[in-house]
Amino acid sequence: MDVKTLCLGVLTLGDASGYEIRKQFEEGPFAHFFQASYGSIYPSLGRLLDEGLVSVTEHAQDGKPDKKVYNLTPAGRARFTEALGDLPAPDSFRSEFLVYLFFAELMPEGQLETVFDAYHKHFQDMADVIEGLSFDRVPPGRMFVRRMGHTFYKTMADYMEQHREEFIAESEPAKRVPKAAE
Amino acid sequence: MDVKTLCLGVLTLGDASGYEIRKQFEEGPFAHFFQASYGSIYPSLGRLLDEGLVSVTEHAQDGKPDKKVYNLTPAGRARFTEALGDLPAPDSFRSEFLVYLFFAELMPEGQLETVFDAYHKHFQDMADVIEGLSFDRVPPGRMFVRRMGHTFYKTMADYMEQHREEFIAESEPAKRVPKAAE
DNA sequence: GGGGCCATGTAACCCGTTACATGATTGA
DNA sequence: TCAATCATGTAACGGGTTACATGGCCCC
Repeated sequence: MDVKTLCLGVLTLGDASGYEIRKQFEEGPFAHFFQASYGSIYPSLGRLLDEGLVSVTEHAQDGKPDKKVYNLTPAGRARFTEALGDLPAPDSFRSEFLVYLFFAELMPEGQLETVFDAYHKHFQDMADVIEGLSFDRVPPGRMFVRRMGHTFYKTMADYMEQHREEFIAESEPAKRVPKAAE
Repeated sequence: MDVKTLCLGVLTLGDASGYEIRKQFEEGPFAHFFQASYGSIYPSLGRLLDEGLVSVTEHAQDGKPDKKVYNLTPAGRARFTEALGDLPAPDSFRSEFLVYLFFAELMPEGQLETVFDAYHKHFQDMADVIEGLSFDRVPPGRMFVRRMGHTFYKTMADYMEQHREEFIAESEPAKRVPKAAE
């Protein structure tokens, strides 16, 4: 599933401009599990228009460029549900934070605490963001994913909190297994 | 942190060939939070060699190409610990599975169950894999990350199990909010 | 006989990000 | 006055994956 197809999905939630779609990927629900920037969204919308999967209405504005609001055509909606018939690709996850924590014993003085606390704060912040969302008329799919996300963030934050002191104590350079003949 | 730097990290765990490093990324502990394939590992090792950050010993083998075992030089080790002094980049996570579940109500008949169960199985399998690992002489960093990973997989699997029936029932096409004038 | 593992390496490709280009409005 | 927000779009770049190239051994 590429950005082009996902744009169709975002448009099933309502008409939107390229700018607004990007916001969905940056601040909206998708931000947590899919990212896309201008450089991929605008060209995608152009191609979707060529293929007749979306239509566009230009709203003149003063000062700003015309706002181009995209709307899903029936063909576009069909294309998206078709895409949902394929099997999803495996998740991809890359975490430099976990790489750092993995190598805790090799980190310079004080860096473990810094990295650890930043990572913990990230999870806690994300959990808080989700707790602040409204429960108003949220369809089941969105709700399920939201709750699952909240469970994830909260569990990770709690896990880190519970193991912080022990982990940091164990990782002290002084406790490292000395090299042979040293 | 690019693949080149990570290769240095892998080599802090012991000498290895390009082939063996790739296995670390595919089956070893890194598989869960960092991926790299031949096309990035071999060129990385070449450049590390040019920069004097690793040395290499060729072991002749019959039938197979010579096995080139790479070894971290003191400069290489220093470079890696230096790299750990920078701040890690934010995690990147992309999940088509969550996109699909988000749009549960739009999925074709039966697809929700298929996708849901595949995702659940993935989490359960990963949790089982980690449970099967040995506890023998695992340094604190590795252990912390491993336990955190297990907590993650197990929590996600449990969450999905507990909400499966309710979620699938709610997402039935029959329960969708009808469009205006239908 | 065939598939999978060992083992190295290259080249083409792809998808996406980053930075650039442009510029008015609004609020601190 | 400076930063942020609105708003669209392009071009260069980049880091990685995929597929290709090569080939013997071992087990079923």
